[in-house]
Amino acid sequence: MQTALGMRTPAAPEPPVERPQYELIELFFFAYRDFVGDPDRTLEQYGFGRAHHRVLHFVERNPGLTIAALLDILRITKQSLNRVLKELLEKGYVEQREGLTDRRQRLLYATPRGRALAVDLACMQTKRIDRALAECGAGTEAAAKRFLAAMIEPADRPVVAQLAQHDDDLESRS
Amino acid sequence: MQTALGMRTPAAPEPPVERPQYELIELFFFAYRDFVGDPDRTLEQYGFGRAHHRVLHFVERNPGLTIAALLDILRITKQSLNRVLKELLEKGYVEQREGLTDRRQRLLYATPRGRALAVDLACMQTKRIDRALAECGAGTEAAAKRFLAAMIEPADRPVVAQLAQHDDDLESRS
DNA sequence: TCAGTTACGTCAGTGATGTTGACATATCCC
DNA sequence: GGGATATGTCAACATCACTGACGTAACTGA
Repeated sequence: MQTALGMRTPAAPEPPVERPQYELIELFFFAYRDFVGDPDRTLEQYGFGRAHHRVLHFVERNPGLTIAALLDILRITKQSLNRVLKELLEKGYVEQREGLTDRRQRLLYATPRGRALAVDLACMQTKRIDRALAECGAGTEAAAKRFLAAMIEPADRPVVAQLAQHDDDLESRS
Repeated sequence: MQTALGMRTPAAPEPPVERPQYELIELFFFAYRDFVGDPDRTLEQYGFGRAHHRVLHFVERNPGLTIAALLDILRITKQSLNRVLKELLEKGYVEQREGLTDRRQRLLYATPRGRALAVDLACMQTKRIDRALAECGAGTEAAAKRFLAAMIEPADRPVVAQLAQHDDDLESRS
């Protein structure tokens, strides 16, 4: 495939933004780097990478997730997913069960071991978040959630909202 | 360089987090994915990737940046940096000049073409940011900046602050 | 029931980005 | 002049993504 340099729409008007938000751009970069850096060090000890973390996280958060739904969340190809998922299965962090109504589906569940690791990783990230929120004034948490949610592509928000919905389910059960 | 994990005040008994901040963790993931996704599509047309974007961004923002300073910002090896930097040099998006006081140094500058691309990419990200901020209430911008800054590893904040300082220089000159 | 679609697995090859380790070169500083 | 510093480079490798093609089992509807 060739890069179609000459084919970019010349009529791209792109109303050129009042002033680039350099500060937020850079803060976002550094904050995210450190945010994912915490789990990275732990994952290394298990022979896992970030890809494994993402899979484990969403499976643990959404018991019974199908492969198709996971692919939709992660936005990677099934070949990419399969490699890391296979390792999580072999090492006993995730398990598959046959779909209840559709036997073609593989419903994914975190094993106790997988759940423990997922929670551990989530807690390290939570520590950084809580520390950050403690440094900031009250109301920062709500503002941060609003801002991050608004940064998400509108078309994708239903998917994200559905994951959050699932959070509510879990909470109301406890 | 090692992070002095073992040297933190032992009086911190690691209170194991009240409740995992699942919502913020997931929002952060999705928001960042879309935040970097915008430039990705443009970069592809130039045969560049995210690595090129990061280098170009910080060079454009900090004219005269040295290789060592850039390595410190990006936290990658010089071999990794060299590959992408070489491409940016060859394609004429960045240029090198001899250090003024130290002739071993290569001071990096964005060319006009490089500056144009860097600004273009920053503006696409700014559009998403501005749209998000417009959706949120007043005060969200300040809160978001506070939160993201607080998420950064304290030891790294001086570096980030120095970059922001440079922003101020540029502003006061304009 | 049979044909088409769907859900998933897998083989093979490639590319982008990161790593470690070793070594070369030019320059600075004492 | 000798050691440290700033940078460049060669080689090998790991991770995580991609495309394309093909296989299998199970659902679905005419």
